[in-house]
Amino acid sequence: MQYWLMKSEPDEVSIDDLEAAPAGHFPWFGVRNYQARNFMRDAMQVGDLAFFYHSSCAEPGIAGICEICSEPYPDATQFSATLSTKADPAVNPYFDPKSTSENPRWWLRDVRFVAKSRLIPLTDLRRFPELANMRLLARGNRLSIMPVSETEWAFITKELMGRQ
DNA sequence: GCCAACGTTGGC
DNA sequence: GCCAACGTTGGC
Repeated sequence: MQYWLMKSEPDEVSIDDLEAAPAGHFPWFGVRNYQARNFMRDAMQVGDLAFFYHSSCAEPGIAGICEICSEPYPDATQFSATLSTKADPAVNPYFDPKSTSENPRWWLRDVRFVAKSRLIPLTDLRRFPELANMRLLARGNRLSIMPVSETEWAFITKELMGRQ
């Protein structure tokens, strides 16, 4: 059992979207970074828990918890140049011309809604010495999927999510 | 919109 | 395999 943090831009996919998804789960599409992909494809296990993090928005921070609920499979958005998106129905920003169905580059897993929390802002996370070594807080960190240690997970869920 | 930091690409 | 140029991320 491992813990993770997964970033999403809430304008595209928010914790509320996950909660409202049919059956409460959907594929974590759009990862186009090898390190993040490897975490998702190779290191995650069904049943692992992850913080759902809202990035590139007015108030970046942890918004809830989700659970890894599938084995890895190819991200369908890499294959079609014309797949529509919310932002621009004519262009698929996730298309990868170098990827083929025989040899897909980008893999994903399904995530299932577990809980929504109060939003725990990034600026708050930085205040706690218990979280000083969080990968999320490391200088220049840009990974969209990263591991969270068991002690960091426990601190955030018990000390920060516990009290509303 | 700015820009620091990082990842990727591609020429050599 | 090096590394400069370029593109992207993401907080502010």
